Amino acid sequence: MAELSKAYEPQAVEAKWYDRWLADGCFHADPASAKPAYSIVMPPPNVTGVLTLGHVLNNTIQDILARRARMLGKEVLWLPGLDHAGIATQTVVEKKLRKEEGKTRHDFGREEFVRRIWEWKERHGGIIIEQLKRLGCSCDWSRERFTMDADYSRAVQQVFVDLYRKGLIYRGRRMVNWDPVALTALSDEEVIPTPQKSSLYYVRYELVEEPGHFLEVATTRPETIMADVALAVHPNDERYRSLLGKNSWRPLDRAPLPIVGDAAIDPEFGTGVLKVTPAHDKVDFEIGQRHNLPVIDVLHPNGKINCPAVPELDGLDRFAARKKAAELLAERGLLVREEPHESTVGFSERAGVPIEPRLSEQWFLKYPKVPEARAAVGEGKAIRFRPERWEAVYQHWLENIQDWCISRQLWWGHRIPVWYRRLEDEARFLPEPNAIAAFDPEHLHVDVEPPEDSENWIQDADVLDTWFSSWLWPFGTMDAATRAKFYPTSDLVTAPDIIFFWVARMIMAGLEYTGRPPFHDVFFTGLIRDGQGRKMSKSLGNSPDPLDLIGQYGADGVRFGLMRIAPTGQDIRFDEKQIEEGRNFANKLWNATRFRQMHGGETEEEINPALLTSDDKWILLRLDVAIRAVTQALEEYNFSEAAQALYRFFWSEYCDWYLEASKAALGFAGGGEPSPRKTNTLAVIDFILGHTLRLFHPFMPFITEELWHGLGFNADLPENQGGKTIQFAHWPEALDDDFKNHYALAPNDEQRANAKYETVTAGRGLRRDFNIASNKRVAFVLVPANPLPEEEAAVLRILLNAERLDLPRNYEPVKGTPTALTPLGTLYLPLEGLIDLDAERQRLGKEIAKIEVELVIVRKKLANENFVLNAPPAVVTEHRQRETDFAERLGQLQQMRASLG
RNA sequence: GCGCGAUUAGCUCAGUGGUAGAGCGCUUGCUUCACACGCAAGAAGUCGCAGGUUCGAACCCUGCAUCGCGCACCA
Repeated sequence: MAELSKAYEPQAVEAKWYDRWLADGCFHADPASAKPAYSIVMPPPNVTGVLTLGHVLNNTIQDILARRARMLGKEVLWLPGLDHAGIATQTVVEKKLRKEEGKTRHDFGREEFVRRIWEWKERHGGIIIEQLKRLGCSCDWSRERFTMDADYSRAVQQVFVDLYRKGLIYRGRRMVNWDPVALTALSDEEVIPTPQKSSLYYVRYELVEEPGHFLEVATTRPETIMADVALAVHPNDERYRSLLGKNSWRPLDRAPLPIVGDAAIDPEFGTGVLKVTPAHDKVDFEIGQRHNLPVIDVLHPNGKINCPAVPELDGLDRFAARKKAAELLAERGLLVREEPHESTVGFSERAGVPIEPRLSEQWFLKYPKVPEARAAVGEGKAIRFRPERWEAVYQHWLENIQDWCISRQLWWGHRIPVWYRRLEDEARFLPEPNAIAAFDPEHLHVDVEPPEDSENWIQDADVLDTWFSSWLWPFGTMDAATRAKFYPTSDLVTAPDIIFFWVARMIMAGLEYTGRPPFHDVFFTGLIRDGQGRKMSKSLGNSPDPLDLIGQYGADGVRFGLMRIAPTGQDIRFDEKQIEEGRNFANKLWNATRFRQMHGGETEEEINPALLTSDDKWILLRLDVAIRAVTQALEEYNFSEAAQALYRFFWSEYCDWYLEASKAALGFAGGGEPSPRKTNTLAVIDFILGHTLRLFHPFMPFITEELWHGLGFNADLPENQGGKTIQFAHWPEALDDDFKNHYALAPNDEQRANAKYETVTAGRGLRRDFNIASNKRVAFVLVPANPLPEEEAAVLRILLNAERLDLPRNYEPVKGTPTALTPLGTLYLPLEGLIDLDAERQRLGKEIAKIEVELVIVRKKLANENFVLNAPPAVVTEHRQRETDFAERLGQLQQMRASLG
């Protein structure tokens, strides 16, 4: 056994073992294995990403599941990978190139720019993979996949082609969410509604038929007035009914606008008159369709005004133009007033700017297998969500599902596998949005393979939404053999904010392309927030760098600290203190093991039932409870509960009581020669440590591996069952009846030990009340209620730090000697020459008062007839017992006080 | 507007009908031969508010308040 240092030093240990695990291929998943399969695919982090606390939480949970499955004898596949993250990556590289070379992507051209991104990816991408290794993740790295891998890309395009042929993908000119910074369309899910303070402008529109008379219109967007094509009122609005069919003059660039009636208008809002701007608002577009109105687009794709007819506004940014337009209206006396207004504006998730509703030609998907996807999730169904409440969120989204805009005007991503035939009119086939006015199948080639006479065709310029590739992840990443063994996957661990983006879509894709749901259980983690409850974010700078934390506290400390506070499905307030506690716990584990090591010699000995003390039996029974609690908690995905149960068992029960008590048997009280009892105690310690290290392994893989070997637990085990690594040691089973019978473990042993520990606590209380330092060895006297075996007395001496413990049958204490009633008898702390009558009187008084209160409560309850008649008999009996105990105790205490005079 | 979640000790949170819990922090004492990243003993809560059900409510029901998150609407 190697010497262990006084404090646990994670750095060297972690690197050493991780390299060893990799070298030994411990994480490798074998599709040919006969073992039952357990599989999990990692939600692929962005290739540009760095490790955040969210990743730490998420991947620690996955690692716990994977490691426990290995210990349960399963063949485990944890499949890792990276997401190409279209917009995010393109933006990062574009920024870098602008900064370093002063060039835009257009300066490079498409092909060269994409080559540059690949170059960047090879050099800087996937840092997060190395960071996940620091965390201890037991992924099969040989299977690491990237959503832009050649075969994965092919699968993505194949799916596009297939869905097109099934008529589920179509191209259409529709209102989409346009990101004026990234210059691309977005899906509805990528738009974040955000409350904004703005102004409501009341503008006068002169009536054509009644010069000098005006209609007032309230609008938040005066800069789009030039795109107005009508005014609309509610058809039943008495105020305006007479105006229907008439016209008004558009301010700024003057033109007549029809006044139409449409039920979409809310008469309560503003003046009840809406300016209809079909090019720049979804509702307006629909109104325009209903009334056959033209569409006038006055915005460039980048959000600048495109309206040469009003030179004051032309070329201005949309927000600058808004102010300017209001000024122009005011100058012309057309602005009645401007009032503050709050409304919700959709922001681009990526660029963080308001999106622009924009009419454009895009590819859309009608989701496949929607009813089947709804039916697959729920109680008794193929897929369960945990916590269950997310099932309702999922169902609600699917119920109201809208077609998915899947084309993106980016260069980085999966190119849409569609080609347009070149015709005489080249302009019609420029792939820019809006350019393709019409196409027919004759002139369209939709296939993964380009057309043979490719010089006569032009490929669609756009790429697919990143999520259109991620939704294939659970099976797209697997070859046929792997799929046969490991698909559908067992668990999915992810955050609830991508339930629509990813989880729901994976279920639909899985059903469509494999005929099966892609996973069984979905565990949604909480979101990690800072101490003030805010989301962790780069811009707030409130997100600690997990790598710093790992460096400071060790990966095991970070993992365990986080797991202890990660409640199921609640958001988590992060506090570094919690990580510190994790580190402290690792240190405790280390030192408790060091204690064992200092008593030398591997015990080959089996535990001898005849030599077991009540303490031994107590800790074995506590271990049994801990194994059951941890196992059950993990089966219910209750990671914090499992961590808490382990923490409590190891620290509060094993270290605080058992190890201290074992010092009696180990010879601390005197002597120290080898003895059968000492050997047997070491055997119990080994049994406990052998079990706890395994229980802790999924949470704290590094330190448990180090200690497993340090204590030589690997020595007698077959290579594939813990001989080489603790990873494959069997998950501990609860102690069964045979075991309990063989070692004669009975509840009554637990009571004996507990009585002892209560007595110790009482004795320590006496010390405290009379200001006797805990390191001062003093003499106690215990008048035992029942004969007390010497070995029990020895334990009491050690735990009380007693110089002596006398056990007379009768004892006449000096008046005022501190006395405590304990389950083992009456305990005295004789203080020669230091007796303080008042102090003892006061102490007894406090104790009496406490018991009196409890007695009153119990008696009140028992006096209630309804309680006695209706409560379960066990509860009533318990109360009766309590009453008897309290009364007896009270009598004794009162007698003691009386004897003080 | 609709829905979901939260509200328990100074802090972070457990606690699904029967004597209010943990860790941190705090107080006091301890360099007791595994650990000061530690040991021991303590103090500390009318369980958000108001009703109801029940012999009994932190827990079940109703309403309200506050905070957070979705969804819808928003000229």
